Amino acid sequence: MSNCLKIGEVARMVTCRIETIRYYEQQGLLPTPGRSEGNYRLYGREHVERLRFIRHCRSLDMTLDNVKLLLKFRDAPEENCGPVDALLDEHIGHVADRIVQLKLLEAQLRDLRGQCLSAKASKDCRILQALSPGKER
Amino acid sequence: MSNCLKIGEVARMVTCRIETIRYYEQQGLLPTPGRSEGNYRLYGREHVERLRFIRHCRSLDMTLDNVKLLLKFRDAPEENCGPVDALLDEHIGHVADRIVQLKLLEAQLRDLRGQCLSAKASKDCRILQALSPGKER
DNA sequence: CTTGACCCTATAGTAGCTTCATGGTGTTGG
DNA sequence: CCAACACCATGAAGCTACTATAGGGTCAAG
Repeated sequence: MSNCLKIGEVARMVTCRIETIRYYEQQGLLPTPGRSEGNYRLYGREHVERLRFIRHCRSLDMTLDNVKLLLKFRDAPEENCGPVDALLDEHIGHVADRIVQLKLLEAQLRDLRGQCLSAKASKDCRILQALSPGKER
Repeated sequence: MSNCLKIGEVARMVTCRIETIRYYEQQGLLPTPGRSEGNYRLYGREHVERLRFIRHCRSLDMTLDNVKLLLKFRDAPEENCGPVDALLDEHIGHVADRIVQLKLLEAQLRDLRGQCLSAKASKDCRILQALSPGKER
């Protein structure tokens, strides 16, 4: 076996924090590694690959639950991958929705910002006024 | 005094949950209201206005810390409102950044999705393959 | 006098980690 | 030989902005 990597080395290889690795183990995304005499976790190549898979998914903003599901399919090569496609479609939908929302938000914020273009007394600040419904007029 | 509204009525007026109102009080965004004989919180018009202000800010995705700051300026009419403008500029920056990020993300996800257009065995799924760096080729 | 709608407090849970407190392991230098 | 230092271990708390839950009190109507 090539289970010889300490957690710090693995963390450096996949550029994530040691605590995050332990957290993934605790959450059941990473199998419990072997231990050294001194009770240090010892990882092998398959752990590193699995971690990279997880981090890649996370960099795509997937939830850990979704990553768990993807790992299940990764672990079952004969299973039909339809749900993987569906998961991705749904995730794309979420991201697209969020973009629309944020664009609307940005427009609102810029509009608000346009109301007070120079510093003045708060009582005259149009931004604060605009944020206070019922105090309009 | 017009301190006569119970928390449920206020919640209905500003369309937020009762628990949220208590939470804001606990977090120091809403002054502690008076109490009835039966120990019920009693709110007046100024509480409702403040709550609407808070909810408006939150609908613009501001953090509670930022809302706290804005409330400070709302409470100090003679203060110069420059920091308000700055806060808003920064917030707009965050939102704009996030939009850029999410657009990149969406493109990546669509690209990934394009790799597996029909359900098949997981071991042949290009999506799972693409998510597994080191297992390429 | 009981039912039901409403209110109270305190505590725990959510997501995905990060930080902290406290202590063991292992290697190197004086 | 031992101290210093880097590294590792565990368990618990902290972060945001709430939401939910447990276990109880208040109040008006029937």
